[in-house]
Amino acid sequence: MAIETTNGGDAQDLRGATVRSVRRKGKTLFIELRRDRTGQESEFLLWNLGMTGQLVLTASDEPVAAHTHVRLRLDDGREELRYRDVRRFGRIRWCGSQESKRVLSRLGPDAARVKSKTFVKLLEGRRGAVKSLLLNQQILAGLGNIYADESLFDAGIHPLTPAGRIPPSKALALHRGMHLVLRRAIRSGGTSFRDFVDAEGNPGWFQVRLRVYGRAGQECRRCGTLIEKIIVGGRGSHFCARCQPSPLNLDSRRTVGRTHE
DNA sequence: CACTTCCCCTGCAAGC
DNA sequence: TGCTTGCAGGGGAAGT
Repeated sequence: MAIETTNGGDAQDLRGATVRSVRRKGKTLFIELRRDRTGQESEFLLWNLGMTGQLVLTASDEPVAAHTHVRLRLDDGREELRYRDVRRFGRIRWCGSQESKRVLSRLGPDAARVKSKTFVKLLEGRRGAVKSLLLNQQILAGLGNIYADESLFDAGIHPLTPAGRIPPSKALALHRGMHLVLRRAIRSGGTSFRDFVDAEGNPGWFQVRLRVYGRAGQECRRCGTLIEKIIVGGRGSHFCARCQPSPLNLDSRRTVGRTHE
């Protein structure tokens, strides 16, 4: 995997750099590096793991697993940080603080930290499907497809609902559901994905009990209705038509009601 | 500007 | 059994 650079350097230039901080916003990892030389500005590694990316701290004499694209030797060389990414959707950008700030500023508020008031405002005036909005990292950073579906189920919102049409009470429920889903996932080991491992190489629990994601054709755990799957914004979207009534159904129900009068 | 669609890549599962 | 085909997802570019 090539490291994208905006400072004209090559990988050798990382030698001797010190890691000053490691931060995260949404799905982007910001690793701040500083040279020994005084007066030098910080450089950054902006790291996106994509779907299958794994950053694992490993003893240097461990055999290198297939699909390992980057190895960063640390300190005395007995350990290294290895980046493995089977599907190669991950991206590393090596840049200066200016560029780092630009990338940071283009991300929406972090899904796990955003306050309810801010979140409700994000939805206002948006005409697109709420599912697409939840996945748009420039609006809200950190949610992927699985947790977007799970959050919408928790709040009882259909994925195609225009975001701006969601009443504040429902928006608050979505905010609550999103935090619940994220907390639950993190607590149970990070993910529901099959080959996930954390930085120490421990496998993810895979025990997150998904309510709708990947359960098309199976019974809703809440009401027994069969879970449906549609495509929204190019992403598979799973929902329970009864627990998450479609805005279109609401309209037709109203029409039916009128017809009956 | 807001929003959607396409594409990258590989492993897995379903279908013939 | 073995091959082919389709699908999945994050995010950036390109399109509407």
